[in-house]
Amino acid sequence: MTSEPTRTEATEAGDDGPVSQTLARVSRLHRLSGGKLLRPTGLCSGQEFLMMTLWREGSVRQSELAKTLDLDPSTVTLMLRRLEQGGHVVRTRDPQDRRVMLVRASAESYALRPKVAQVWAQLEEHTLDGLDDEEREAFARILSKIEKNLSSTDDG
Amino acid sequence: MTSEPTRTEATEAGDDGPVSQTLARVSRLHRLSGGKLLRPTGLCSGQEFLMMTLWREGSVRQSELAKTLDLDPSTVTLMLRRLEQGGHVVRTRDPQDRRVMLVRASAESYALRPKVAQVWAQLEEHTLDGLDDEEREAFARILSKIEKNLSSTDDG
DNA sequence: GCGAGTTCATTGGTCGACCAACGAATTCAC
DNA sequence: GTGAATTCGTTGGTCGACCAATGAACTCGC
Repeated sequence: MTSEPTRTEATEAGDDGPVSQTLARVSRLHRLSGGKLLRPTGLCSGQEFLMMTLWREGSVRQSELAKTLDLDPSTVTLMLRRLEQGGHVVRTRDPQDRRVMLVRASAESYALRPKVAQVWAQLEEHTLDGLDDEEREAFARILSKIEKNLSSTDDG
Repeated sequence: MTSEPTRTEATEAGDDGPVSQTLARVSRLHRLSGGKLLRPTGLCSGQEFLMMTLWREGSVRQSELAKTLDLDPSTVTLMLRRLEQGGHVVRTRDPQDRRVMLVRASAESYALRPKVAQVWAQLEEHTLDGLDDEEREAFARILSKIEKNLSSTDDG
């Protein structure tokens, strides 16, 4: 009665259980780790993504931001509200199209940019510590494939 | 030792940017995908982890559950409240130690077990679709290493 | 036996993230 | 130009997840 849950029949490799499970654990740890490193900057986990986009892109529409980050519009709304209150971003209405909110990083926020970059480098190093070049390359490649797989879920 | 954060130039393979970033995206997609598959069962993303633990372990202390799932106690409290309201789990006070809450899967919940298992298999397949055995093995192995890396963050 | 510390769970607060529903602005059709 | 779709952002509701602090129960020391 012990069932046999994942039986893809080819599960011989180090069985930490299904990869999905490990992936979930790893991503949580990764996020947590990133959050801790990020805290000194005053940003929360996830916000750095948004800020990096703004730093790179300049002034962008909110809808564009949501698309770029692949986030729900409502998520972006809320994140931006916090970030605006924190003085990290500036939101203005597009005079051309009054529906649109144009978002850009505040001048002060640019002081965070190198810190965030450093945190990311640190996280990257911590994540990939002990992996040789070959493994890193393989991991990046496979992860990329998986991303494509999951992107094409498109619920329909 | 500063500077030159990610581009160690040895990162020639498909540069989707730092792996951390891809990992974050993938994990989000993965979670989303799992959530969608899970919805018909009435469970939310993350809850299936907990249920599977209960199904496997039987009756466990809440603290034990938190440790097993590597979650914050408060997170578990809230999850269990929802799950209890949904009739998926039963919580009882340990008469031996009245601090302790003993948690077990409800009888009805066992009907979900095979469905959840199926969802997991489905997710697994969708995630790893198009990867050959070697890649799957490599991915599992590397992921495992990364998990160890991130686990040892132990902030102090 | 009584107080100090520890363990356990809960509460309150914050944030990310989703979906569904809505109102406001714009575009498209006629 | 008026009305119907569409786009854009917001709001409300729900859930996962964290931290910090609190209260309840137990354990240990004396």
